[in-house]
Amino acid sequence: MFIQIQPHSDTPIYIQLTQQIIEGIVNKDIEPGESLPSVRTLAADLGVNMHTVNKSYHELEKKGLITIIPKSGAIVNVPRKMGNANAEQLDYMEKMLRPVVAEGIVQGLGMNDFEKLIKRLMKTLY
Amino acid sequence: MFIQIQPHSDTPIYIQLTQQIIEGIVNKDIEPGESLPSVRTLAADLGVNMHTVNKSYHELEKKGLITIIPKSGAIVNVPRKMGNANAEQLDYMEKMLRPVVAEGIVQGLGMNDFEKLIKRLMKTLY
DNA sequence: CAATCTGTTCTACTTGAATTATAACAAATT
DNA sequence: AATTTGTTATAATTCAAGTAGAACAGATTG
Repeated sequence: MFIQIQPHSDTPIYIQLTQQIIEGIVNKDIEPGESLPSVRTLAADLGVNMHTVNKSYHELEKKGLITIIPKSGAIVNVPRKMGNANAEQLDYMEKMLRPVVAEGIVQGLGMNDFEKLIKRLMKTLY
Repeated sequence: MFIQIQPHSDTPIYIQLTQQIIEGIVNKDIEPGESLPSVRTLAADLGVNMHTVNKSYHELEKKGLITIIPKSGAIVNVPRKMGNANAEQLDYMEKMLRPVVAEGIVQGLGMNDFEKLIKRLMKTLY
């Protein structure tokens, strides 16, 4: 797989995993309808515990990105079309962005800088 | 002061503090040259430990936002002019933004959505 | 100058999250 | 029938976060 874990990072392993799987979905390394590896398999591949992977999968399910079928496996959901996020999702993203934007401003970034960064990231990720 | 701590949040107290002080600086509740309250005073006000506030202040110093004068106090630095962030700062912000943007994309946000959110946040914060 | 306030440093303790480690179970798959 | 699946439960370890108290030395203040 495309995932690399830094065991001694200050961001928890299950969050690193969640973020990288999200990038994998965005980047279409994993296509909608595909199954994720079983928690045991992925755990063995990454050298981490089964429960850590399980926790990550449930995070992804909370975010609506995968569906966990009990006793069977985890399947990547069909992604939303671009630009049709609902109000709830926009609120959620605003809360995520707020401290990042505040820090950006205080670091001297202007609207242009934010636009460039996001455009670049969208190209890189998408 | 303008700070409100949620003791049982999943984001650590010292990070809540750091973020809110950053917003205070951006929002000019605290002007450049002003002193922050002493670690003991602020800790007493917020009902948290001295060392927690101290940790937050040192985070702010790492970010270049305040200057801690040993045995004296902490002073808010003159902020950078808008739109003249250097390459290092842009790299740093790109790393901060990356997981947020990835999650935004997967939640259905398009470039327009990001622009609107950031414009709104900049108005709110600045 | 004396008293107070400052950040600093140190030790110690508690709490809880994160992670690992097994084990067992029942449903699904092969 | 055997294996694989996610689920659940228990237990242990590790470490960050937070609290607590004390002592120190420089800075500030009256």
